Amino acid sequence: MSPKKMSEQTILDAAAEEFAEKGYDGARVDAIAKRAGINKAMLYYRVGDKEELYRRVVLRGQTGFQNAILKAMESTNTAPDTMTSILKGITENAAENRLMPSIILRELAGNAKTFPEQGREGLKNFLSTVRSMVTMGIEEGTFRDIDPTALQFIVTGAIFTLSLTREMRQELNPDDPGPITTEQIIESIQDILFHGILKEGPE
Amino acid sequence: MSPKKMSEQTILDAAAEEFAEKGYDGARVDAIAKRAGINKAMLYYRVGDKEELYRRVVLRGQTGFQNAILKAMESTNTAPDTMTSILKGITENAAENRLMPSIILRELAGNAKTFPEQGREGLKNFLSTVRSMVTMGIEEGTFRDIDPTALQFIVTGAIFTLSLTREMRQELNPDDPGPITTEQIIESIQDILFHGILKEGPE
DNA sequence: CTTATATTTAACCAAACGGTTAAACTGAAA
DNA sequence: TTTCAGTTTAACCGTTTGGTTAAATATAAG
Repeated sequence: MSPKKMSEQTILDAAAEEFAEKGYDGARVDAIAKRAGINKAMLYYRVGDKEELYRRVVLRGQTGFQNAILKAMESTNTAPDTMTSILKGITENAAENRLMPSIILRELAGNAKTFPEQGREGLKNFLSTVRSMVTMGIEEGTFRDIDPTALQFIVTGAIFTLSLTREMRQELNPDDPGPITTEQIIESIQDILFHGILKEGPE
Repeated sequence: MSPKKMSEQTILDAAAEEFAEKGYDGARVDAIAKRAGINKAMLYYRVGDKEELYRRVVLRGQTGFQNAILKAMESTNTAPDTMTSILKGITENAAENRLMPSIILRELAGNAKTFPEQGREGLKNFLSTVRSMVTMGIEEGTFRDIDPTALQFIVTGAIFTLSLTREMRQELNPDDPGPITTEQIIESIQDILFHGILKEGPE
């Protein structure tokens, strides 16, 4: 070994920020280098070209989600419990790896044209997990006869959108009573999903 | 007047597609021109530079949403009815102007750094509308004591994410029973929001 | 036809882009 | 000290970028 040793994590962190803020096409390799405090050529020496840089960022983020979901599913609980731990899992992961929701939603906005195979696979996996949890809940009688696809989009849409507005929430919400943590909002989302918003129960 | 007359709508349509698919930074002015079937210089003659092009696209899309929401709010109904027509309104508008959700979510992903003032204002307005509908519902006793912020993100997140996956939904959902229309999914989302997902009613 | 005006384009420019290279630097082992 | 692999950089290259311009073309009026 030799000089200072520029950690690869630092590079991927910088790349993730740039990709999340600008998208794949909008991201500038020089900007990633600057964020990481190094020269552009270092990126190619350490990781590879722009495409490889992106692939690695997506891969790193995806495995985090993957693990969170697997952990949520491994305990053979009832569907509501699974639902709770899925929400908790992806929320915690989105907090640690807060840039993935931006990257994933950007991919969806562009019809996933620049999405690496790993990312596409991971997303399918996640959606499929939610779906099977729903059918399980319906079969075991703990869930009403709800549409799995609808719940897929409520869960992913709400959590992801919530995550990528973390820094803007107050500016966007002038009527907001004040600072509320992401965790509190997630809890409220879960409350709405479990009980609905109407005062009278299901007919 | 003179030659063929290239309609400005065609230009804005092309621009909207490019901005939705690549984001502001990723969008290429030449690509917009190509999509519109004209020369790049025409864009500058007709509309203006990249920034102005974007501003116009956002403005056009925003007024559509604005009108949809205003129409939903003007009838002095109960909160659940308002909620229904808000959902219907933005769904219909997202169908007509199907690229705005992509543009808006891309802006949120990039902390709205390239978002024109008009867009920022429109988004605030929409969130504020949802919020006041919730507080109204709680006051009139038709809603449970739910968190307005949570519902904001469920509604925007779910509808927008649903909209921008329109063309990928089948590919992302290999377990999916088959083609389901966006309208059907929206109906299911509304069902979940109104009644929750649990079989037993609210405790 | 001539004129005047509106529309469209080819060609161009400086700057920024992704990517590469040869050389310089670093630190530990021989 | 010499060696040598690992690390870092300045400088460069061809291409693409957003933006401009002068000229060409089309149309209607006089």
